Amino acid sequence: MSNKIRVRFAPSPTGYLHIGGVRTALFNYLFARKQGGAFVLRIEDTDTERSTEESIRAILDGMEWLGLDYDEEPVRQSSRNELYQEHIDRLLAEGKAYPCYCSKEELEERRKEALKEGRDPRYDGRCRGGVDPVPGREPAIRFKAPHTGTTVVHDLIRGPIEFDNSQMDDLIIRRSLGMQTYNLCVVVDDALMGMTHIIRGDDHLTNTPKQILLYEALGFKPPRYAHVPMILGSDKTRLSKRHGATSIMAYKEMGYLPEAMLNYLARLGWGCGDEEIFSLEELIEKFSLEGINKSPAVFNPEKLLWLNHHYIKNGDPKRLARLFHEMLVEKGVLDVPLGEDRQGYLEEVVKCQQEKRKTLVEMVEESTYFFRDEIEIDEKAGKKVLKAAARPILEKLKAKLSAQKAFTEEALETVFREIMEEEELKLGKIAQPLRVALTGGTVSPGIFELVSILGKETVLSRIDRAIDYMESRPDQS
RNA sequence: GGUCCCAUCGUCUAGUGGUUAGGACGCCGGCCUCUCACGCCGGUAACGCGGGUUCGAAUCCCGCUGGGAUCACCA
Repeated sequence: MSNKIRVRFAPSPTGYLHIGGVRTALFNYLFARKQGGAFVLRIEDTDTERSTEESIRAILDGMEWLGLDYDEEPVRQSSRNELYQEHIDRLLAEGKAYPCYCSKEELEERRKEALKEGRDPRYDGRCRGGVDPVPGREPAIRFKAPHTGTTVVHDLIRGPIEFDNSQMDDLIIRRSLGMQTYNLCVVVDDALMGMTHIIRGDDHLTNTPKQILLYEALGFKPPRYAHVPMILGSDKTRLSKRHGATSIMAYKEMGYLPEAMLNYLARLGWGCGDEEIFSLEELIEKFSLEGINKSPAVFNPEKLLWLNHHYIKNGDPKRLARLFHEMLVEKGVLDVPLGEDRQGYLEEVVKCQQEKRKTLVEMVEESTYFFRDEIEIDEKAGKKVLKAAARPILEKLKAKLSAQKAFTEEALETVFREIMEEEELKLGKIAQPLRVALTGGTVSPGIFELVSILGKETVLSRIDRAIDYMESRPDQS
């Protein structure tokens, strides 16, 4: 086998793809790409009760959305039964594993009792020395773990960590129902798939010595380990739904860009001097396991939002227009997708919004007036801005703009300057009423951009409607 | 409870014996301005505690405290 680096991301398909999982996937990916090694995906679905096809789909979708491409076909543990069994048979034959006839219920009972009496809730080893088969009962298979000596995990992030083997439990490697368990499968797979480095969450740290022991019993050389610290919520407990969205796809739905997600997650627990902004390419170039921090990191939605804004602000309008379009349909602002001929329009809207909107969803919500025939004038905005004094301004605007052929920003600016001079008004006095007439609210892109993008026909008809609105609703002041 | 891990601004971090402890997010002020933003300028704020080691500790050692993880026929 070659000595090339090989790493894997090994999620269990028992729910959506969690952002913590995404970060460990990212670290594995970056490490592999940086080292010119392979990054593979392995679905750990040995728990048939909890694994679902839907969850597998979610994992694949998430990886695709983020652009974390893996090498080779994903491996599914559920299809590698015989392989695991062979190794269990070998352990059995060599006396390194043994059948255990204790039932699940009995074990549970003993655990509770031990806990109650303040003893360690570990397996008492009653079948370890060999027992007669219990008729009508399928045994589970346990690993006969050594109980003396120590096992050292040489962690690439934390250094050597020593575990006393007397703490080691005889873990079950095959269920009585037949399916093998996690610790056995991970070891067999990682060994046979030639994994050189295991980069995973530090919630796995304490079962690493068990796995090393299993490697040794099986005659395999253990890989190198790097346990990355967990992501915590604002209250410093493990990040969960209580802290807000934790599904990666929920962020897609909220209008986040994959590059913002990747950048944020990479910086969470990893740093490179004073830099904050990293493209995927830069991350690959600069990533190192040594740069990963030892302490857990609190997930900070504000900073993620800032990064997302950064990427929207600086993103390619063409690409953004495509994502924006999808979101417009998603959010029901558009009943049917716009045709090819409207791509330019979409892009114009994106260009005038990208600097001020932090998510695609926000961009959609603040751009509805670009896509509706009828706009509704906001109560407060109308009352505040469309007062009697605004009437002549709108009339004047209507007259001037009707006569105006070119609706370029430059030409419009000239028209507005003229009005300003003739009426002796500051731009704000003209722009605000028009803004409300055109958008229904007091907030929008710059007035010249807005008028230019909306176009003559729409602008004139909205001015008319605003005038009607003022007539039907004479103000008191 | 046993075992293991961790500890710099509110948060993410830089810092590896000698720094006015740096940057970023957030927050607060100002400037810019047709609204909202962007941008720019400035400000706020940290080495958990106690012992050592050393001429000198955020940095090294020990203890404490605090937080986290894990102890399944889950992964």
